[in-house]
Amino acid sequence: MTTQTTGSIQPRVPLSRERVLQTALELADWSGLESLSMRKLGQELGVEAMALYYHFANKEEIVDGIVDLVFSEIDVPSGGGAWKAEMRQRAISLRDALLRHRWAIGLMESRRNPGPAGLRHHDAVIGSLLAGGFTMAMAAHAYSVLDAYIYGFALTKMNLPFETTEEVADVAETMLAPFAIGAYPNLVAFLTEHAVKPGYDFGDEFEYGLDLILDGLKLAQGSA
Amino acid sequence: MTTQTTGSIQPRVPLSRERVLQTALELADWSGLESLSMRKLGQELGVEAMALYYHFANKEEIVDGIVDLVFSEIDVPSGGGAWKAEMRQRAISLRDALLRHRWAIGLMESRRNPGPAGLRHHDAVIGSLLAGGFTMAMAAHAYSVLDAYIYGFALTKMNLPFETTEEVADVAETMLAPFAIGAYPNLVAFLTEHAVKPGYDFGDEFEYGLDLILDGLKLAQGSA
DNA sequence: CCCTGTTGCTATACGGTGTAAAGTCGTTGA
DNA sequence: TCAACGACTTTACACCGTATAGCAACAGGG
Repeated sequence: MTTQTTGSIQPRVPLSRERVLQTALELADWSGLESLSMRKLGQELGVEAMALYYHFANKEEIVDGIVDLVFSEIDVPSGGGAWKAEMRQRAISLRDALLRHRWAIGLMESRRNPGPAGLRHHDAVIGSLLAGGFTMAMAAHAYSVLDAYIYGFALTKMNLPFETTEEVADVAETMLAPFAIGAYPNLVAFLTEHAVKPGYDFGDEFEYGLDLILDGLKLAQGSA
Repeated sequence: MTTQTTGSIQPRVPLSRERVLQTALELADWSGLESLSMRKLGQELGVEAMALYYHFANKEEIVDGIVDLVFSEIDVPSGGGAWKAEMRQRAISLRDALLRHRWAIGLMESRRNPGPAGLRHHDAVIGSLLAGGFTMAMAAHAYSVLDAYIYGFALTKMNLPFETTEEVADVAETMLAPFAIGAYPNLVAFLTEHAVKPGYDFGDEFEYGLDLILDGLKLAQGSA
């Protein structure tokens, strides 16, 4: 039990936004966003749920806070002019952050109340592209396609219900079991001839698509 | 009130999976996924919530059902060999379906129990790429990057809290208001010099990135 | 015709959620 | 010493998904 008895020796340090957010982040990492409830979070802090409302207006504000904590973990480009390398590093750093905090996928992109780390991130990305010689219009294109790809990859690949190739085979079988044999020949061929082969890793797809997009952007920039 | 009195003239037609799913889809379209509750859905059908459990094991099964309804609205490639045009049309059709059913973003990609329409969709996409001359490995790359981009675009752009350029200006101002002037110069420049200009439409970004990716895939296929 | 299942739905209940409103301490300043 | 304030607790409400049990209508067979 994390709850402390009343007669504890500890002089009972009061809550703070930082301590609440840190604990909320750990709770979400550990057991998912759906079990980040005000009551559980309070319990983890040795406090009743309603105590949190003294420090935060509502749960949304807590979620805003931990999303900004995730943003603060992402490498921010320096704006030195080497836009392609900087964008590549940012993409991988963002992907890794989303891997560490899977609950954040779907929460980071379109928040109404971005925190300082999120704003700094956006600012640095635009700065890197402009320093790399992009026009404002091209920078908008580039940022749009890159973010769509990175978050989309996280959305479509990192939540898949399997990690190993054996699990792929398992899931594929139970998914297709209710249907007639031969109903989906291409899908079956893809799964049996490719996805279940040892050495195949969905994660590897990320850098392929990333480089395809970065090369395309370089081409477009040169011809502008 | 949608509830009908006991003495109604109607002979009271029993529920069916189809009728429930159709109503659930309309309810989600109309007022969002968060207000698609068993009780509200039952009320809409003139029935108590628990009646739904006679036809569906749980809510998850209903969500699976309406997701497959959305898949059934998407144009499926014919596999005639013109992969680039077919992939372009599918992408736009998928984007449009996600626009009609915004609640579906985040639900369609990694479901454990895909329905027949979803499976048929995946099958046809792989078939189109193979018919277009892609190797299985290249088809996997292509499908991965395309889906990541399409769903990611939907995720990052279609949930933004504004539609018109005036709303952009409004939201940008309230977002940046709590912070020091000059803290985010590039972001401010982007917003004031580009995003709020009349004629700028986030929606237009979609086809730019889509064609960039399709061109990149064509290049990669040729050199394979 | 009655009786017996079965089908389709209702009633009630339980444990969970976010949060509004009011109450209760301990510390602090005058 | 007393009042005020800060930090937290208590209680309550409306909502959620769903387990369990009961009830009404209809079906088929004797």
